[in-house]
Formats: sequence, C-alpha cells, structure tokens
Amino acid sequence: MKRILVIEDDPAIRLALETGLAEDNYEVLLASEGIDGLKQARNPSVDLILLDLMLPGKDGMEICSELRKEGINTLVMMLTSKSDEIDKVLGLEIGADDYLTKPFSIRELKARIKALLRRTQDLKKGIEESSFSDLHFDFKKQEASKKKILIKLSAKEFQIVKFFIEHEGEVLGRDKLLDEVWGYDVFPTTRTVDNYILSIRKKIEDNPAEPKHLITVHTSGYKFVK
Amino acid sequence: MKRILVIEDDPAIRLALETGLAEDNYEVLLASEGIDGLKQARNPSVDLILLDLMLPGKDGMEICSELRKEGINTLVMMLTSKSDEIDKVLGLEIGADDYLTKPFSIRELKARIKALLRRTQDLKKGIEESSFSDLHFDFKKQEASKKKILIKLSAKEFQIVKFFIEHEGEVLGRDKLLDEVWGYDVFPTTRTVDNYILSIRKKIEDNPAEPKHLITVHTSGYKFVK
DNA sequence: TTGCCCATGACAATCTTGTGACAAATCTTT
DNA sequence: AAAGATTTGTCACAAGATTGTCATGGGCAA
Repeated sequence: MKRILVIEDDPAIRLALETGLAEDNYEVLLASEGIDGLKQARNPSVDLILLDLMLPGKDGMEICSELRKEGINTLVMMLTSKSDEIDKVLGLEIGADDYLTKPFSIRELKARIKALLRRTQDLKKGIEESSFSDLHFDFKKQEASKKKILIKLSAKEFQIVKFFIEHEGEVLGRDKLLDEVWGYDVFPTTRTVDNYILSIRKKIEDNPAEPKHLITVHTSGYKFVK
Repeated sequence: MKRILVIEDDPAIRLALETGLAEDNYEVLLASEGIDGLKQARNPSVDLILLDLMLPGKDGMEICSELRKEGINTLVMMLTSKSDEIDKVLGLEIGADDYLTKPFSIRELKARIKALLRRTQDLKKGIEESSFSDLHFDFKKQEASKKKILIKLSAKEFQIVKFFIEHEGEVLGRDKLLDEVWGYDVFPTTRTVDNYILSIRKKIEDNPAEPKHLITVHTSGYKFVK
C-alpha cells in the first residue's frame, strides 16, 4: 500500500489523521515539527505528504519549497487554517498539489488523497497493448484473446502478464515479482507466484506442460519470451 | 490555450479580470449579464466560467444549475460578495467547482484557476448522441430511449452513461468515476457507484442480471461495450 | 405534503486469492 | 548412477474480498 507522511504539530489532529488513514490501509509516518518532517519527507518511499502550514521548526511552505528545490516531487497536500486565505495561494504556487482548509472532514481528506494518488498512477501506466504469436492483450480494456477468442484473466493475472511483457526476456525471481506486482506491504508465499504462473499458462499456452512464453528458470524464477 | 468566460456585471471587476487573465495567457470571453452569459456558457469550447453570483438578467446560481441540468460540465468558479456565507454553500451544491469571496486577490484567483484546470486537463470532448443495439441517447436533450420507447434517467445517470460511452471498452475504476463524474468536491462512497450501475442496468439492459453493455470487471471497475 | 433523486448500509451471492498437500522434475551429493 | 534434497507443477479448498441487490432516510422541488 501507499505511505503517507503526516507533518502536524497538534497531537489531536495528528492522532486523528493517523488512525483515519490507517483504517484505509495507508502506512502512516509521523512528524510533529518541521525539521524532522523535512528529513522524513526526503525519504523516496513516501508517496504523499500531509503538511500543516503552521509548524514549529520550519513551516509548511518552507518545507514544500525546499523539497521542490531539491527536485523531490512527492505529492504534497497542504493543511491550512480557515483564516490564511493568502497562504493557500502561496501554498499552491510553491508547488503543493492540493490544499485543504481546517476544519475538514476526514472523509473529504481521504477522497482527495485517493484522487491525487490515482492521478499520479495514471501517469506511469506502462504499455497498453501487446500481441505475439496468437495472443493479444489489451490492458486498458483488460481483455485478452488467443486465436481471436477471448480468454478470461483476473485483474492480478493481468498485472502479472503485463509485468512480464514489460520485462521481456528478463529472469524475474519470485521475490521480485511479489515486490513489484503485489507491493511491499503484503507477503504471500513464493508458492503463490507458482500458482499464478500455472494458472496463466493454462490460459495462454498451447500446451501448459511445455510452456513457450512463460519459461521456468530453475532456482531463479521465470522469464517471458514472445 | 484555455478559454475562460467571465460573467460579471461590474465593469471595473470585469476589466480587472480580463487584463489579469490575459496576462496569464488565457483567452477571455466576456458577458455582462445573465442571459447572454448563459448563452455563451453553452459553448463547449469554454474551459472555465467565472460566474458572479449577483447578476442582472439571471443570477449565477440559476445559470450554474441550468448548465448542470443540461449536462454541461464546464468548470464553474463562483464569485460571491463577502457576506453571503450561505450562498457559498448553495453555490457548491448547485454544481460549482469552486468559489471565491470578494474582494479577492487576483493572485489567489489565478492560483485556483490553475488548480482547477490542472485537475481536469484530460477529457472534455463531450459527445452529443449515441445509438447502439436498441438504445438511443441524446445528451443535449437529456433523452434516452430503448426500442423507441422513452426511458427516464436522472441527470447523474446521464452523466455516468455519457462518461462510459466516451470511454467505450475501457475499464473504469470506481474511484476514477467518482472523481470524473461526481467531481472533486463531493465524496460519496464507492458503493454509490455500484448502485448507480445497478439502476442504469435496470433501465437499459434487457436482463439486468446479465448485463451486455455495462460489464463488471471484478476488482477493477466497470466497462461499457456497445 | 408528496414524490423523486441521491447516498448509504446491510446482507446475500459471487469471484478471487493464497495456501497446503502431494506428485513430478531437477539438482546435488555420494 | 542412485539416493537424497530442493525446487517446481498441479489440484482443490477455504477465507476473504468484491459485487448485486434492496430498503431506508435525507434533501430538494413540484
């Protein structure tokens, strides 16, 4: 799942954000003042930063502009209090991606976070289609066909196939696949991978027992060839 | 280049907006009262409307709600005078995308416009009609029929159908739908989407339990096929 | 007020996912 | 070369997640 860094000095709000976001399965990192916040914000594994405007140490605008100066483009959502009309603007010009005025509903916050994260996801979408031998994949439509006949793949199977196609010829270890396709916060068995491979082979290979596309590389993983 | 329609009766403010926006390379269209404003607002090449609340002819809220009823989703930013707290709220519920209280800084205005436009950069093409199997949709008239017999869809159902038709074949996630159809300032549950799908299916599908047009893509969303 | 539209919650129905077990294949060691 | 140790192929199942469906309540408009 996604990691969100909350930089907020008010302990009540901090706690509310922490629990609220954890409910939605975000991994939450916390900072209560600016200096520490900026340090944590540099961590590239952070997906989004909730940044209070008024902070001890360093205020939100400073943090945001410093990050941008350092070339860090992590999403930033500014939290401002009702009064600072001007600050809102500055916040946007300084490179924040969105702002929210206190008091806000946790629900609105979540919806906006989701929207922001999804938009950036859309940007790095990878390939949309691929054809080889008698197979065709359309990832936008989530459709696959063999000899012009539709075959059904689950969403995860699509993700896996896509990842393999994007890394054609490369040997992909089970651990790497789990990391890249499943994500860094879930931990299924490596056998789970084998089972997906099996299931995909049944659908795309002429003879699943002698795969031509999804090749086993003993002790290392699998690789895809066209 | 983006086009902004300014509907504002005060000549001083109108001029200020015109020059201010022109500085930022927007193409500015002007209207000084409501009737003319609404007419120009229907022009689909307009990207955003700055709409004064108090207007001769037709006031801002009327204009905004009429536009939405007609299925026109052009971005609307309401301009209100300091006092009308209530109107702000109403403005939002009526389908405005943002509001700004006078007197405002041109700087804040620009920042908000930028933010709004950025949020909705994509789409905006907007079909007017579509027919397939025994169905017909006229989005301009907000009419739909099945086997030549009129069927009733709510305004939101029309928006949803339209969005699906404009993205034929593509799998659309619930979050994306909420974001694109409902907008960034309301936050219904993802279950709300399912219920709309259900309701639309009942109206357009021969057998809603086995939909042929609005297809479920498990864990991913829905997709439309003709 | 009544009726429609909208959003939500609850429950059932359905699909997906991850796992264990065992067989088969492959590698290692003797 | 054979036995033993790993690794992989394969199947079926149960837990869990997702979706279908309906009923409910609030808000707005006629």
